Amino acid sequence: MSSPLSIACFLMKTRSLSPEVLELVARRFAVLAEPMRLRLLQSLIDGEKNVHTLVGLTGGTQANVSRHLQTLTDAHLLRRRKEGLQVFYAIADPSIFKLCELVCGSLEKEHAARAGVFRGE
Amino acid sequence: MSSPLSIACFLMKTRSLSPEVLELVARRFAVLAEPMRLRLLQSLIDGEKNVHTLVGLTGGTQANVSRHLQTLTDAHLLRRRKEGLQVFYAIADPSIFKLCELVCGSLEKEHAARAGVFRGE
DNA sequence: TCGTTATATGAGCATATGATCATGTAGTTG
DNA sequence: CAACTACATGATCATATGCTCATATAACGA
Repeated sequence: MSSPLSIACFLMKTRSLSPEVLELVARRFAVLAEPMRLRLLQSLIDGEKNVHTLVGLTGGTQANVSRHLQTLTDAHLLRRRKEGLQVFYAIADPSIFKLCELVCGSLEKEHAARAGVFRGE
Repeated sequence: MSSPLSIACFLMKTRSLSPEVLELVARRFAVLAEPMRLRLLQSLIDGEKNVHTLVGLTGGTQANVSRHLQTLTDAHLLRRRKEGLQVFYAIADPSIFKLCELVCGSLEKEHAARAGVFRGE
């Protein structure tokens, strides 16, 4: 309750966050609220990749993948590196994986009594 | 890397999550991607409240607040308790605050060099 | 039963966002 | 310069979602 998170968290837990901050937080969640973008983030876990590779890994069209990469980059979740003809994208904010872990854990608990969708059953 | 989170996280970090799970995760993020819903969650940090109170705290209309409460309840983030004429809502999944903290921390870092929006400056 | 209060919901409108197609742009090679 | 490759983007359509108004439902009291 002291380091980088402190101030915003303190506000979150005690007084009201300003509408502006709520907008920012909501926007961050919205960026993560698309399966294709999650898939792209997941594809980048083991290092930067160019667009062509990501198109192959995700099975999306080039245009669509490119748009989602832009959305993620605009949100500062990815960084872009141009090298000749190719553009390489990489995770810029690893904290997103903690987010996904939390969500997965929560969902897992939630669905624990039901079908084992998380185990591919 | 062993407890409730383990399986989904392992999948998240190593092999591909199934499209179904990606949908679920995306949906969870989508639920959190609305300022009004964040505001409602924030209003419920200090305990359950009825709809009327939440309408007052958030400044929304009764119809709109009711709809968002339903969305949050459907997502299992809130629980509903009816008592006479009133309905009380409460946080059902405290992990959402960890999510918000992570996002706030990330945004704070991101905006550190810019205006101090997090400090209300 | 009738009226009142608290909450939920159907219908409609406005806007936002994702997917696709076609084309544009930048860099490379001949 | 021309052709090619890798990526980005304008235009369009379809869908999803939020907001509002009006009304429905449910529980309570007179």
